[in-house]
Formats: sequence, C-alpha cells, structure tokens
Amino acid sequence: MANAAKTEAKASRNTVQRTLVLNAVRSLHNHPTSADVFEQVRMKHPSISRATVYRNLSVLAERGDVLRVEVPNGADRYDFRNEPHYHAKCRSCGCVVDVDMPYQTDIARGIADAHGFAVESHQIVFSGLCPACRQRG
Amino acid sequence: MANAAKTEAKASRNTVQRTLVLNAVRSLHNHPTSADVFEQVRMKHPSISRATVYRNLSVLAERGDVLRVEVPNGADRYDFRNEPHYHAKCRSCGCVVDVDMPYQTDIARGIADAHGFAVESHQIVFSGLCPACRQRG
DNA sequence: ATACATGCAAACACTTTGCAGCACA
DNA sequence: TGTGCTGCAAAGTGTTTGCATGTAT
Repeated sequence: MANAAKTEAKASRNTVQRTLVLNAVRSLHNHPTSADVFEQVRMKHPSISRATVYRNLSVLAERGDVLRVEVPNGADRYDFRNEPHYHAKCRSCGCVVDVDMPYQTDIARGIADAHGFAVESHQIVFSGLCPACRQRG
Repeated sequence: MANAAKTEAKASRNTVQRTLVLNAVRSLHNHPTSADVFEQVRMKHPSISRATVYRNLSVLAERGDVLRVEVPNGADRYDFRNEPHYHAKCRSCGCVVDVDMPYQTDIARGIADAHGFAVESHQIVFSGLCPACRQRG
C-alpha cells in the first residue's frame, strides 16, 4: 500500500492562504492581477505576503484551477474561467476583457512553417479601445 | 510660409545613435531584444547608453521603421520586418521565431461580443518547444 | 516527523525618467 | 539658436528567491 503509483506531481497542501487566493480569483471577475488578488486576500488575512500570492497563483495555474493570462507589457492576469478563450486589451487604460469568439482549435494547421516548433498552444490578444476610453476621445 | 501644414508628428533628428540602432535591428534577424541591440551597437559606439537604445527603439517602432513584438513574460523583441506576422515562443528556452502563416485580416469578424471594444489589431503567439529544446528532452 | 508552505527582505529583469550638457537642423 | 537628443544614475514595476520558521498531513 501507500504507493500512489505514478503520481509524479508533488504533494500539495491546502493552506488557508492558498484557499483565500483561489477564492479571490473566483470572486474577482475582472481579470485581476496578482496585485488585485493580494489586496483582496489582505482584507481577510492581513499578514499574507506578496510572495505567497505569487507562489499560489502559480500553483493554481499549473493545476488548472485558474487560468493565467499573460498580457504583453503588463502584469499577468488571472481568470476564474479555466477553458481557453481570448482576450482584448485596451491600449489606453490597459483593461482586459474576455472576447466571445470560438476557440480556434485547429489554428495551428494554418502554419506552413514554424521552423520545427512543436506547437502546443496559442494565445490571441486583440488590441483596441474600450468603450470608456473611446468616449474620453 | 514655414508652415508644415498638418504635420502633427514632432520633428525628429537623425543622430548617429538612432542610425546605429536602426541598422542593428536590420542586421540582427533573430528578433533581438533591446539588450541584443545594445550589445550590437556598443561594438561600433561604446559610449551609447541603454536609455538611448530604449528611446530610439520606441521612436523607430512608432514610425513603423521596425516592428515591436511584445512577448508575454519576456523582453520586447524587435523585428526588421514591418508587415504584421505571427510568432512562436519556446516555453523552455524563450527563443522567438517567425511563423509562416497568412495574416488573418478578418479574424476580428469572428468575434460575437467584445463588450464594446473597438478592435484595431491582434497578435497571435504560439507556444511550444523549439527543435533544440525538443532534443534536450 | 517531515516535506511543503509561509513571511520577510533582498535580488532580479526589464524599462522609464529627471536632469544637465550636447548637437542636429 | 533652440528644440530634440544623449548619457548617467536613480527610480519604477512586476516577479522570483534564499532563508529561517511554521504547519498540514
């Protein structure tokens, strides 16, 4: 007994902090940055450190419990949805929103030459102006 | 006289440094980072500063003389090509290559709801393993 | 009991900025 | 001759890491 067979993943503990970080991402539906998550968790648990938030966001993203959205030129965002989908980023205020567009499972088939790359995933980020920034002119 | 009509762009000078930066990007065909450009320019002009390289890369990118490729989680890359195209980034070594795939001019038409965003451009970054990293296991 | 997690601070990578002096147009 | 550019250093942003202590299992 006591052999977890081929379990290659490390054991992982359920700490108060990890739970709070997960709940924060689930409750913030605006693609929070690590800083947003930190502030949110700090309300309930003032002693948490930034490092712990970063470490837990990474663990949760690896597990697939949250989705990490790597936005060019800006802090990483985290998303409570965990199916792949696309995003748009405002070039003026930097806000990020989900885009309602089917996931292009087969998009890599359109590649004629990726120089031997084994493509595993892709990401599309649209850029433009959000409604608020459009009005501000 | 002396009115340049509607020229809204600021006057811009051709300094030795700016020329060297542009030539460096044109000669380096491997999506150099600002650090790569800095090293390259430094060979000819040892007194150049990093700040000048950053400032000139921004000017040249705004002008359209070079293409800035904003890679998530990594330094910006610069590309001597200036037509839009896509890139792939190795998740192991971080290298970036051009992908030979037609530019999807109409991709934004597939968006059902972008929450009022005025989409202006898009970027696709493929992720996977480059040939060298595939072999290393 | 012990491997994993935490908090702190320092380090890190990349980029921007304030400022005094310089140089292109 | 004056605005734009340079070099330097310092600061800024976002993230990671070393280490001693703490805690879930």
